[in-house]
Amino acid sequence: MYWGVMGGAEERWRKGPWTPEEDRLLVHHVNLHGEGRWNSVATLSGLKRNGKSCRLRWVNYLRPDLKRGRITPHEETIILDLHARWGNRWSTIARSLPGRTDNEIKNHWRTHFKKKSKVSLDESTKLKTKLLKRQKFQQEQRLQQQQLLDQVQQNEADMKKIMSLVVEESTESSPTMVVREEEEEEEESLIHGMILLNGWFYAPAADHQSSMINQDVGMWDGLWNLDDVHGTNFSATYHQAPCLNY
DNA sequence: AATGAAAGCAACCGCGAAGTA
DNA sequence: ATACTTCGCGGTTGCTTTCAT
Repeated sequence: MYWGVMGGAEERWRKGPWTPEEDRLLVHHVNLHGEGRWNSVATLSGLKRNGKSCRLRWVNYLRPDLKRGRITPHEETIILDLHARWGNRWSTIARSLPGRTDNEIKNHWRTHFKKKSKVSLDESTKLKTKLLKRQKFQQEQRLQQQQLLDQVQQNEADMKKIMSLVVEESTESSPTMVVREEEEEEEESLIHGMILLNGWFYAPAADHQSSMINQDVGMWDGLWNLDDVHGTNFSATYHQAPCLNY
């Protein structure tokens, strides 16, 4: 056991391993006042520990909901899976493992998987390349779709313009209301037809794109499945590549 | 049995985000 | 708007235990 000096003041804090008596004091304090306000723990409980140390001891060791014992194979699978998705975001990973702390998971990862991950570095590099490729492709897709949309809107506007001219001319030659109504209906359907025609016109290209997209999605299927193994809603960030941090 | 290396784990440190006066 | 405090996170350290020779 040793003593630390905090903030240059005369106030001294105990450091190093916690004694059973300190644990008892801390548990008693939390039972009485609840979690939080860790910096006031020292004054209120008589512990000679700083707030940070108290919080850490409580969160990582004394909390009653902590699960003791070794990490199970099932938990390992989850850790591996979530680490592939979020990288070293231990607290995020820990939220998916009730009773396990970020520190515990971090330690477990470092001792059990760090070496293994080095071995599979090539695999992760390949994955990264794939992700970049896909991001680029999706960006191009969005750009093309926007251009297409602009073109359709432009065509629609042009057609309306043309049709209004046609209608004006025909009105001058045969100005009966019945005929005009029929013509208006025709005009509408013609415009829609043209739009549909327009749609059909570029449909093969769009089809080609969608088939490419499908192909692409298929290509990434494994990855998305991996991302969604535990039902976490990841679809909202569909266009984002999962965080990789190797 | 002795000893050095590796693994496991608790705890500390620095930093940034969030909250508060 | 700003300065200060508190909290939480990730990285790192160092002590203890286990394993191999």
